[in-house]
Amino acid sequence: MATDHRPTLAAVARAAGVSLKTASRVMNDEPHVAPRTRDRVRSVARDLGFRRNAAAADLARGGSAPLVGFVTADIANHFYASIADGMERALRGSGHQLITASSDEDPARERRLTEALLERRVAALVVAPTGDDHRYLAHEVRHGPPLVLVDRPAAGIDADTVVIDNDGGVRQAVDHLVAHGHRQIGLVTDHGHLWTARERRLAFVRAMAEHDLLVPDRWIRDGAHDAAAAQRLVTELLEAPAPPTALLTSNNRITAGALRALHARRAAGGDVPALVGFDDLELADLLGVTVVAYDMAEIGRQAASLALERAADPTLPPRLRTVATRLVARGSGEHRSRA
Amino acid sequence: MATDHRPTLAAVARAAGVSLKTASRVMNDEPHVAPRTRDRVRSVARDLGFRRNAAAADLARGGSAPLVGFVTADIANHFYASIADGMERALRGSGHQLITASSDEDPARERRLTEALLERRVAALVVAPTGDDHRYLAHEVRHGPPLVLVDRPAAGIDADTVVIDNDGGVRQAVDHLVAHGHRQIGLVTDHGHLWTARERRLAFVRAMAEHDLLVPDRWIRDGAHDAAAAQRLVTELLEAPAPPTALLTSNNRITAGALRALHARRAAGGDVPALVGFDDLELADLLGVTVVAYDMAEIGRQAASLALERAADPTLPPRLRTVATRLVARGSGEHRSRA
DNA sequence: CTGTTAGCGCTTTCAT
DNA sequence: ATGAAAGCGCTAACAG
Repeated sequence: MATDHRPTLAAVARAAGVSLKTASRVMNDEPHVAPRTRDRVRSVARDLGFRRNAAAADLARGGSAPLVGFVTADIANHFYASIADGMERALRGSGHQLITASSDEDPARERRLTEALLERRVAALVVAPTGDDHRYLAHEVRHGPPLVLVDRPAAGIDADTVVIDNDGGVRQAVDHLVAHGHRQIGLVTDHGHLWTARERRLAFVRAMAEHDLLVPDRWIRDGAHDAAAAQRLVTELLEAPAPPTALLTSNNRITAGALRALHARRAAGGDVPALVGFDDLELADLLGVTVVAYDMAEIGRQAASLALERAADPTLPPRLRTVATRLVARGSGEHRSRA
Repeated sequence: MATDHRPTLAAVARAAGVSLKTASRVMNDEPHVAPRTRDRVRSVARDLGFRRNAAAADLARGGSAPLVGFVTADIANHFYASIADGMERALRGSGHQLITASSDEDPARERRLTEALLERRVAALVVAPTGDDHRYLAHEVRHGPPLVLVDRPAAGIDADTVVIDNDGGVRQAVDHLVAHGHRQIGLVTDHGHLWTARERRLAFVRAMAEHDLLVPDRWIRDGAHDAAAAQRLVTELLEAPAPPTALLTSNNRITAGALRALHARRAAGGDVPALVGFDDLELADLLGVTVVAYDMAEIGRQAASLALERAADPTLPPRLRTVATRLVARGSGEHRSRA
């Protein structure tokens, strides 16, 4: 709000002694204006502190705003921040600006924010879904701006989606550990109601089965929603009888917690299992943590390209893009089994 | 764009057999509408997939959009992401949504983005300045929406600002190292044309002087703009004759590079100086890195409160808010001097 | 080269 | 309880 006395284009036109349209031409660098007129209008605009109203311009033009909305679960998480970064850069060429909102993993908030962005008439919408029911977007998928889901698909609608190759990544981790002699591998993962956690868990069991390994339930711990919980669960798991010789942690927060648990254990003279984490971590090279890594920014770039392509051709069928993972061996995953 | 056939309020009104104004009343939950009329309009709106056009509504209302713009240097950097996070949360209560754009440390881009946000009629604007001349905002400071600068002040204008207590933080680091017996302390910092780097460098020399310590130029290395450069500079510094016994690294990227350099040196059997880093790092606890920490999100919260306060009272004089630092000892800064 | 006349989609008065 | 008319700030057709 402030001292809201912004001059309008009409005021500029009046002060410059030209018509509204002429002033409009000048401000939009359109042709057919005499250089002298142009200069006069420009200088008047500057003196008055004129700034065009982009919203009004978009309205008159009848189109959407050159904005792409991004509803994330948590912008402070490196994962989402990198996606935003990749998306932002990919969007620059098309003149779109990114507008980010954080759902805080609250489905109700996610819906509110998504709808607010839609009402803002964004040119495209990217959502990292938290909720479990996105049917309220069904209409938009058919008649709205391009909608792209990242990190996991949305339930109840069939839209463009970008996911990580969870299955492949987990298999790389398991294969790696097995190749280093491990047959007793545990998994620490997030709540089972989260799609990604569920996917990785299923992939884990599947990958183990391919090696003819059966995983007892007590080696699979879920509910590790933050680093502290993960630390606790890992500690418990390792102190229980017959612990696994290796661990797979299913995301960056969990890996961080697990590292703290192992650190404490090592300091106490206990022995420590091999560890592979899903998601790369900052400074993981110094910590010697073996991880399943992938290009986070690539998720954002893919989302941007899906959105731009659909903007150009709304009739495209829904597409699924998968971002590849790769195993980065740094030490923690290469301990041989004690067995 | 897409299949852009969004129904308007007028279409809803027509379909429901009411006037535009009545439909408007319903969509805005205004009183004086018969329950049955209300239900009918609502159901028609739903069937048609109606979404109000927020931009048009703001226009008609004559106010600004409930958006707060944030121009950051790099959203993928944990520092800025945390600021954005703190700001977003602080803004929730007031119904504002954050809209972020990344300048990529390019002053021209920063200016373009800032102006685009202004044209979008944001309710407030927060900028992490990169450029060296912000006089183009002079008019806005007087007549525009609240403008807040974070991380460093802007040159040429006098506006609300949030900074870290650089001087205090550097002094804490120096005092800490001196208390642990160090008298030969080096500084690795970013380019001198960056305000923050300059501030911390000056603070460093000042703090050392207070201990009657003079720092030879060769112990102050600047130009460490990324982790790789920092690693190189630290390696050089330590390999040169008569290296310092302790190091202060002036931001998180530099600390990361320095840690890699020390890691390599230790692996090669060399001895390693004490280290204190400015800015906290993720997993720094596991790496045993002593740092000067502060609440990054607090910068965002302060920025939000400055903006909100000024929105309420534009006549406020420009204010400067300083975020406190604290030293977190974790090992790397507590090596005794070899001397 | 310049201006006039309509709107964009919505919210206001102010009537009824 | 409901509606008609005017207008937010701008652009798009058309004239001249």
